[in-house]
Amino acid sequence: MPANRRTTLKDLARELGVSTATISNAFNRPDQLSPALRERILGTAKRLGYGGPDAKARSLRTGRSRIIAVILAESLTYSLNDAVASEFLSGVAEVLDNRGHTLLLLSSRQTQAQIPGSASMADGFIVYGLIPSLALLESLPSQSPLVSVDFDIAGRPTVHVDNEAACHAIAAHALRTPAKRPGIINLRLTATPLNGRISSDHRLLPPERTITRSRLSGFHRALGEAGVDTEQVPMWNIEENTFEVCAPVISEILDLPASERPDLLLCMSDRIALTVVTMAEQRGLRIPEDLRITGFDGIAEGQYRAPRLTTVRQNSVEKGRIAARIILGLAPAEPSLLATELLIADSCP
Amino acid sequence: MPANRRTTLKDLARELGVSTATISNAFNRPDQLSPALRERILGTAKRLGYGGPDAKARSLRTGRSRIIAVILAESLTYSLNDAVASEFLSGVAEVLDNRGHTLLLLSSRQTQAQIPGSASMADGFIVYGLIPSLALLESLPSQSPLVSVDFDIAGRPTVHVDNEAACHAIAAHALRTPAKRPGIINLRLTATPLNGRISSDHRLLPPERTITRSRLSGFHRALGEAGVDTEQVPMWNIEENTFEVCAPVISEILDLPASERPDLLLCMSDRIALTVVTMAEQRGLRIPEDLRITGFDGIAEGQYRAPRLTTVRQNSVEKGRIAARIILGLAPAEPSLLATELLIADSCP
DNA sequence: TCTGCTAACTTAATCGTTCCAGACCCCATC
DNA sequence: GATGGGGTCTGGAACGATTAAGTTAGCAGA
Repeated sequence: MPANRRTTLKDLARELGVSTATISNAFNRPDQLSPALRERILGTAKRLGYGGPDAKARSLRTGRSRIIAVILAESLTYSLNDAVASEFLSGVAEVLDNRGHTLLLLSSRQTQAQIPGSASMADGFIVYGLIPSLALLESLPSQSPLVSVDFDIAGRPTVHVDNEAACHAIAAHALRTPAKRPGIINLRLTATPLNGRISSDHRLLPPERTITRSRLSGFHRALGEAGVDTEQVPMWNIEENTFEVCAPVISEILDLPASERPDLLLCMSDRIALTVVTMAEQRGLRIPEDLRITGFDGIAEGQYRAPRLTTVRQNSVEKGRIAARIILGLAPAEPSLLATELLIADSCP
Repeated sequence: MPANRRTTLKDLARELGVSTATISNAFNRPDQLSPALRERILGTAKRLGYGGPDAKARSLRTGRSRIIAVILAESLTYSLNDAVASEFLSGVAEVLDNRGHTLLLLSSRQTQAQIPGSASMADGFIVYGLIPSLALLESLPSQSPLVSVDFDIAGRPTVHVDNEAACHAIAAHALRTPAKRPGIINLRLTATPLNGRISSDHRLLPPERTITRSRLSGFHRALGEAGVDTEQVPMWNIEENTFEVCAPVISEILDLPASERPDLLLCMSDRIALTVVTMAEQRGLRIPEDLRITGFDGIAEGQYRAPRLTTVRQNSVEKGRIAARIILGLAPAEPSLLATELLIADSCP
């Protein structure tokens, strides 16, 4: 026996003169053996440097790995820096942690149509956000539990919020004070990537390909009800919810001649809205007098400093918790619709 | 054979009348069999819904799981929302991704002295930040590769920056303009948790228990060189690098009578420094005229809006990349010291 | 004394691969 | 025609556990 081989359950059994089954029971089912023997086993285990049953072997034998994979639509770099995704993940992690499971993080990179082999040992998959490639979904073990978040996969449970209703609500609130020139800043709405003004030439992604399409519907419905011709409402598109990508588009908007510059901007994320706030202040615009701004998500950062953001709060942490509970079988595997909350603050009172 | 059992390599072999070894080779070593047979195997595999060798079985047989675990000192909730930790993770993820490995996320919860069993199947461990419990480190498989980040574990490779030198540099820069009342806002420096002013009664954590101790040394050395009596420099402590925890302490500082209020604040993180900026502005203080502020980390958010932060930039993404490379054996398992860069901007020109 | 039951262990099959050590065949070379 | 060497493919022993089913001993109850 090679000296550097790690100690196994079998070594322990030989050393103690008991069967491997008993050792296994000592670690997994204390009621199956006498306390005295169990003590002896645990003691010898420590002495021999045996750290408990090998996780790889156990997972093969039992068929379960106690690992749950979260597949993020965006790159890890982006997702980890996005407040909403981070909150979601921490909700997932909280539940998993409490049940002795661990979190495997994957991002769906456009370039690859398969998850890495190692990920397929996960006991379940949480797919967060719309995955670029359907092939990737098909590469997942077909009988593993799977829950989608913020989009639908036929026949699978999903966790989401009513984006249309929430956006209708916030826009309706905003429009109680009439706006001369309302505008909308969208997130990933056009069929081809675009950062800037959306003209009538641009095709939009179909509703099943982007969550923001239903946000737009909500905005439009409220605008229509307020007697605004939605065709006349200017729209801009932003591809990635980061400061760097938002900033140039927002410059373009705020640097319009005053007669064309919107006095109300409905934004599809708090990140966008906050960037608008910052850049508007730099230009000496008064909020909300010169420009009213609404966001979406309800991230903490939006409430730190004045003007606090008027926005729709969605509970991303809870979303994560629910997704995790469904995957672990602690909650029924059925669609779950979370409530949203209108948060009315300084940026659009 | 039960109908719902998942297809295995053996089933495929039987179906095709070849040995399991050949099937295995078809998936793992294409050069070991004729292209024609390989095609036939892959075709039948698809037809039978066989998605390739089972990851659990493979990991048992080969002894490697292609999973790397990252153990975070703080809770996942905190870490995922902290820009520095997020950047670090994205660096790790980038390298792992490219080499077909996946990322298992763990946080060292104070309450538990063991990692969850499932995590022990990881091929290597990256320990980020000072772990509260040593027992946890001991529970890791002793022969697995391990690299520590931002702190030392005897006999293990580590990735870090020279905190003392970096803090000396930024403080020395700041003090080229004399400060009447310099102050220091520390991060997790006291032996017992404290949010507020540090008095001479408080014991500090020993240097081996906190990275910020060496940051403080750097500050003190520069202050000494500038002829300041470091004993007289007021210090505050903050336990967690979040807005919520920082804010009350910073209020306390900024609301001091003008004659006692610092005119230079050396902060141990950008998060702290940015909160100071925000709260100082709210109080009508001019930056840098009334108050100069330095940070540490160089997070992107610090450069978004005026006044941009004077800080030490450390490349957290690169830290992650290097840690990952060491763990994967792509870089030698030796301590790695990353350079930092002084970023001089508006908050302390 | 016999029966039956329980507590405490053991036996041995099994999980799905990987990979070493051959075996076989075909073809080129001497 | 014998020899040797690739190129292909096979057999079967691990890998390190879990667990259903079986064994034994001890003891209570009739």
